[in-house]
Amino acid sequence: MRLTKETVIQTAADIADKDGLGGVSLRAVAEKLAIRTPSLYNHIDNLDGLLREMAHRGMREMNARMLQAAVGRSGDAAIKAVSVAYLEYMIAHPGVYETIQWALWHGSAETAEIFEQYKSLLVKLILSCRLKNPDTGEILPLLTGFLHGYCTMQLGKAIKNPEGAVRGLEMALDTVLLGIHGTYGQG
Amino acid sequence: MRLTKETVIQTAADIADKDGLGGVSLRAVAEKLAIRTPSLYNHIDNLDGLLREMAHRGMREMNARMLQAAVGRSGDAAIKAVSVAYLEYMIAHPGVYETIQWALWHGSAETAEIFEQYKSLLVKLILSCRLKNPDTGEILPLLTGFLHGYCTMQLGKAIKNPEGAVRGLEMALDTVLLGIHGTYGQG
DNA sequence: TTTACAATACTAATCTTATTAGTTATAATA
DNA sequence: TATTATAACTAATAAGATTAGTATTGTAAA
Repeated sequence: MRLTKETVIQTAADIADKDGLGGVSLRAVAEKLAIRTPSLYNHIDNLDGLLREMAHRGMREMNARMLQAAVGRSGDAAIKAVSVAYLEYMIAHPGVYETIQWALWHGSAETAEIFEQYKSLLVKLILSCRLKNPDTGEILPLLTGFLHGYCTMQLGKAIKNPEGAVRGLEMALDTVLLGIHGTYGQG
Repeated sequence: MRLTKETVIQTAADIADKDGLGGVSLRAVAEKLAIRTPSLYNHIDNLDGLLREMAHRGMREMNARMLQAAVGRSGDAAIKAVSVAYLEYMIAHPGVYETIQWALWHGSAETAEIFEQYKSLLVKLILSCRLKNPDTGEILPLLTGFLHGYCTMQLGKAIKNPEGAVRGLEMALDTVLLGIHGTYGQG
């Protein structure tokens, strides 16, 4: 009688990072916790609920790390530091990240709220670039899209060579930011 | 005794586009075809195999449409036209696109091969930009990443407002291409 | 300290799917 | 027409999620 919801979520996250989102089943979680599958229902609503909570936990952790990375920085440097934190989280927790993407489609109002916090951080950093025409309605989707897509497509290589992947991300980001400064004006 | 593998795949694709990848089950496919579930095994290996074939079919279709969009164009204009074709396929077939992403992780050698064809097209278009330093090893991941990420994150809105989404993609792409020209040299 | 309650684990049972084995009907072909 | 391969079917098994109902135990009030 010691098991907590947090432990259940952590166990599911471990399985996801090891075997992918598809490897997460109540059966597998219960087995790892050495309890019977139905006992999990004392802690969670159902499988989808567990996955959602795992995603939320991961999103909050990502947001926290990105916030830390942004401290003391502004403009391009801040965006790059935050992006590196984003990629490093993905490398460390690919299964949780996969679950986060799943939750962006199968999520709740809470999912949307945490995602808003992420976008809100990026908006502040975009504004800190002091662009002539800081159209965050255009720049934000560009950045979030690039970040998700670039990191996702590079994840396989990134896990094998994290430093190289971080370098690659920073260079690609330099190019993207160069374009943003060109389009939206030097500050 | 008329059912063909092509019909099975098409049926699965229809379900995916309507209910998402998660909605595709042998049960659902069989029901739509008015046959019993085990009968599907006369046409496919198993569920994963069906999903993979659906993905391959979709990837080939995307490649074909992108190739058509590139005909008669070069440089930035070609990249933009191909990107629009990419987004338009996603809007028309979100479930198949979701399955394609699944297949990039759970795929076979054939999956990798079709994906190579896609990248090969983009490489040719990048080279057609006549950059001073056409480092496709850097530019290709930047472009594929941006394209996947931007379109994925905008898909919800894009389905509601396709024209607006296409415009948004083209503008974002202008910015990215501006950065690419800045970093890798005007031709 | 003892009792009552709430939390949590368990077993048993049901439902949905995927998958395999074995059988039967049929369309094409020799 | 007889043969054969194809593709449908039924029956059966296994994995998983979920629900219902029962038992146990830690906590906290009496």
